Formats: sequence, structure tokens, C-alpha cells
Amino acid sequence: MDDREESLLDSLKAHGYRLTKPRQAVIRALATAVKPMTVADIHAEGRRYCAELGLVTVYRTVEMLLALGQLHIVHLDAERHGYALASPGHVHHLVCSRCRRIIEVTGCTLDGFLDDLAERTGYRITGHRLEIAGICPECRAKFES
Amino acid sequence: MDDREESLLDSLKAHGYRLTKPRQAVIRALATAVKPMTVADIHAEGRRYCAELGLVTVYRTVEMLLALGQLHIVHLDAERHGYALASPGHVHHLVCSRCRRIIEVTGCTLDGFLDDLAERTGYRITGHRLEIAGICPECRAKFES
DNA sequence: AATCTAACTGAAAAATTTTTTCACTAACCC
DNA sequence: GGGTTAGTGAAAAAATTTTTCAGTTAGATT
Ligand SMILES: [Zn+2]
Ligand SMILES: [Zn+2]
Ligand SMILES: [Zn+2]
Ligand SMILES: [Zn+2]
Repeated sequence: MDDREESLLDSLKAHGYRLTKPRQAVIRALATAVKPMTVADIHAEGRRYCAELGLVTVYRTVEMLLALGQLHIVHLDAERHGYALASPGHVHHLVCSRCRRIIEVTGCTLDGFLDDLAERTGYRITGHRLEIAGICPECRAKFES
Repeated sequence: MDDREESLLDSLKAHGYRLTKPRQAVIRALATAVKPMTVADIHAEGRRYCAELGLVTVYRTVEMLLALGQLHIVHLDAERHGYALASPGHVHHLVCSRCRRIIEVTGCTLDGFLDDLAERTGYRITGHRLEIAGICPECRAKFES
């Protein structure tokens, strides 16, 4: 079990949730993923750790982790989205358009821009979502010759 | 008919699409909207302009406008999304969390950050999605006393 | 203006995705 | 170990999206 997985389990406990086997399976599926996971992905992968894992529990656990801020939605193509674990605090994600390999991005530099924007528009800015698309080094090596 | 609506119709023609009444109804619904529109929103609003407008045509027209780059997906809360017309070129959207009033944002300043990111990660950066949430001036006046 | 024809349409059906319900199970506190 | 109650999976229901298809209409051609 890696650090992230362990800290997630701690976080559940701290919020009064029970550490059930199905939940642990969902968390392990997410913790070992290298790409954004759809609900179906999580279900399929999670069954490796808990054979009876139901789809409903995947939905419920995802919702719980989102509420705890531990999971981020990552938008894939036009309509589909997946989920990726995220470190606490302000992070974004960079996803390979070819293989979906995902990495977390810290050090967002949007503050100045958003301050300006607030002044120009009169909106009070309360948050933002940034997702970055690219081609990972492995895919560049394979496909950009 | 406003400029944006007219240029959209021109764009359709230029791409060899027919200017049918149902399509015009969808486009007008989008052109007059002040918030991101879901498929159901577009359908309901579009029927004001074409009473027989079918839901299927809304789906098809939305897909078409997305492919033409004239329409952007805007993610609302966790799972839902809507559509908003977007000017050609690189723009983002700022949405009021309370009333959903949406405005287009130009002058994205992410280039330097993304260049750095490319260098740090080895990814070739190919695009990004930025959505900004806030409270519009009207809602601030009403609810922030 | 009448005619032609393929692009386009809406309704219905089918497929897919998500939520609700409910009787049963197991995690955790004692 | 035993009790309690949050949590579970299966099934049903609801909601959303896609496919199919016979009929319609926009726009080109006379
Ligand atoms: Zn890749
Ligand atoms: Zn940021
Ligand atoms: Zn507002
Ligand atoms: Zn940008």
C-alpha cells in the first residue's frame, strides 16, 4: 500500500466512515491507476481486490471521495469524464491525449490573471478548473519518431 | 438576429450544411442564452422558435457546432455540463455559481506556465481547458449585502 | 415556379448510464 | 463474542443518449 492510499484510508476514518472491503478496493483501484478512471474502469479494476464489488458502491465511494476533496474529475474528450486522486490543496492535471497517462501539476500561476479578471468584470472569482492536454514522453518517443 | 447568430448561420452554409428551421431554432436558443445550456434547456428554449423541434436534432446540432469549434462545453457542478457559444480563437468562460450567468474571457496568460510545464515534464502540451467560477455583480449585490 | 434528390427530420425503439429501493451483511464499539 | 447501524449488492426504476427508419424539406436544376 502506498502513502497516498494509506492517507486516504486515514482520512475516511477521520471522517467517521467505515473501512469496508469494497471501499478499500475502490481506493486501491484509484491509487494504482495511471490514467483517469471512469466508473466502469474503477469497477472492473476494483473487482481484482474485491470480487463482489458492486457498481453502486463505486458510484457511492466516488461521490464520497469527491466530497472529501480527495478525488478530481478529469474531462476526457467532449462528453466523457474520469476520476483521478489528487493531493490536498490546489492542483491541476496534465493528461496524455494518446495513452491517458496523467500527472498532477502544482504551482498554478493564474492568481494575477484572475485578479485582473475580477477587476475587469466585477465578478468575485471563487475558483477555477484547469486541465491540460499533451503527449507524454513515452508517446512522443513512439509516435513522433 | 444578432451578429453572432448571423455569423454562425454563415459558417454552417460555408461548410455545406443546410439552414433548416430546427437548426436555426437551436442556434437562436444558444445565441440568446445568458447561461450554459444543457441539451434539455436548448430543446425547451428552441421550441419557442420551432414548435416541432425534436430532442434528437438538438443532440445532432450540438455535435455539429462542437465539431465546428463554435460551441464550448462548460462544466457545471460535479457531473453536469452545458454548452455555450464561443468566439473563434482561444477563449475561456467565467460562470456565476449562483445564477449561471456566463461571460467569455479572452487574454489567457497561461503560455509561460505551460512552456515551463513542458520543460519540467517532457510532455508536449497541446491544449488546455480553463473554466472560472465566480459570483456575478448582480448576485453580489443581492446576496453579499 | 415546378421538379428533383439527398440531407435532414421527429418519433419510436434500443442501448446505456445513473439513481433508488430494500433485505441482508459486516465493521466497529463495547 | 454480541449488538447496532452504516454499508452492501441485486434488482428495479429513472434518466440520458444513440440508433433506426419512413417521411419531409432545403436548395440546386431546370
Ligand atoms: Zn502517452
Ligand atoms: Zn489553478
Ligand atoms: Zn449571478
Ligand atoms: Zn487559455
